[in-house]
Amino acid sequence: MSANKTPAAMAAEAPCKPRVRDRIFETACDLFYQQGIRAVGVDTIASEAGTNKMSFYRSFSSKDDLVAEYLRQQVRELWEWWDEVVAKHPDDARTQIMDLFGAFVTKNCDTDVRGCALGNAAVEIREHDHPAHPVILEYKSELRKRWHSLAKRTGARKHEQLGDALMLLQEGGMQSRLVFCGVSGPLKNAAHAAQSLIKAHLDC
Amino acid sequence: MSANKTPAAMAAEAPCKPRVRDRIFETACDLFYQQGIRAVGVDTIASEAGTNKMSFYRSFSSKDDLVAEYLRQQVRELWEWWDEVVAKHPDDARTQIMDLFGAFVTKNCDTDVRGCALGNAAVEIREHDHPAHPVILEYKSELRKRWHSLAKRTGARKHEQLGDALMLLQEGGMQSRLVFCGVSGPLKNAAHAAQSLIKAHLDC
DNA sequence: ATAATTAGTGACCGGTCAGTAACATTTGCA
DNA sequence: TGCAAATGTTACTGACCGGTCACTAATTAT
Repeated sequence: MSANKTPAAMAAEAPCKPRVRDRIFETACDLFYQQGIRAVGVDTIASEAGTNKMSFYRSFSSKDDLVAEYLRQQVRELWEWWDEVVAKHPDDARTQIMDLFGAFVTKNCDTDVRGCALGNAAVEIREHDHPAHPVILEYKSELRKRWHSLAKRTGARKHEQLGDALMLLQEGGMQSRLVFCGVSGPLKNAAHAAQSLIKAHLDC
Repeated sequence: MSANKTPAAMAAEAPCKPRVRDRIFETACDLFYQQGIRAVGVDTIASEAGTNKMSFYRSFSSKDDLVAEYLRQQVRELWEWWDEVVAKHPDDARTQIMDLFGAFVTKNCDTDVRGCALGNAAVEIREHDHPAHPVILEYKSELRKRWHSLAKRTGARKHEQLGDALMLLQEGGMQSRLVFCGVSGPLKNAAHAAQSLIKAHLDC
């Protein structure tokens, strides 16, 4: 291995990814989310992506690292979704919250939704030295911060209470999706609950 | 195998359990809850219980069956706890709810709490033919029924909305315990949130 | 004391896990 | 065309998985 890499080698590992890596990654994300992290082996991922284990290890240093990257991707998509919803009414925190819950319930109607990828990972991965651990922790902390900030901007006096309550509703809604199909579960009343909570914190 | 069992054989498999089985079961419950179901093998369970795999399989037909039994035990303990809390004010649904949330938050202060055993199992076990699957489903359904019933007895008009909202708070609180330590997470405001929701559904 | 039950031991089965080595093939580019 | 990088193939390691075997030692009841 020379210190100065050839142009081709640089192109290969830099932004321009081949396509095998992408296929593997996409497949892995699907399988991890649908069947769980521990339930899916690298052999399964590779063959499901139309390749083999060797190509897998040419793109990823280990399964644990892939898991961490899977979760980072989920985080990216989640914030992207959040920012999109919130951007519609930049100056109206109350509407932003209700829009979030509306979009949240809608999104979770799909039958192939299996709760929160990060929350599920927290259940499956208990080892503190796992590369995915900080990703999960950082996500949930940021999520809480956002709920707090949103609650504060509604003008609620006890905004921390309100923020936590809203977060609990969301987390509970995701969790319930693993046993109740579609919107048949308590999730369907999440928006109403959020509405009630906001009202309760703004009146009186 | 004769149809008429000897007295000793009957005593062995009937209520009077030896003690190895109990040790194994107790150990398994602890390990499953603390480290996760898929993360714990039968070898680990057996040796941690001070015995070996063969003794394990003399008491349990398979790991999956043990898992189902573990969850059934959790369900028993959970309802026992619930009934105990609720029994204090049999005719005051509103107080019952607040007592449930109070006890719920208190119980989840312990550092070794790892969320809801049933909820966690739902994340780890996605196979519909797993013996634990019906246990999880039945528990969550019964839980929702109880919240609905409790909400109805408060006199709330939209009692189904209220019941679902309370359930979401509880589920969210459990889920959050896997990433936030002690009561540092949003769980600590679960009781306040429940209070606000009840008020909102009873006033106006 | 003796016979039946219960518990412990260690080896083993087939299968799967994550991860690697060596080599063959295809592809893209100049 | 020719070279190099990207990908495919096969076989392998060592550890662990759930589960079973044959056999021995300790209990226990009669």
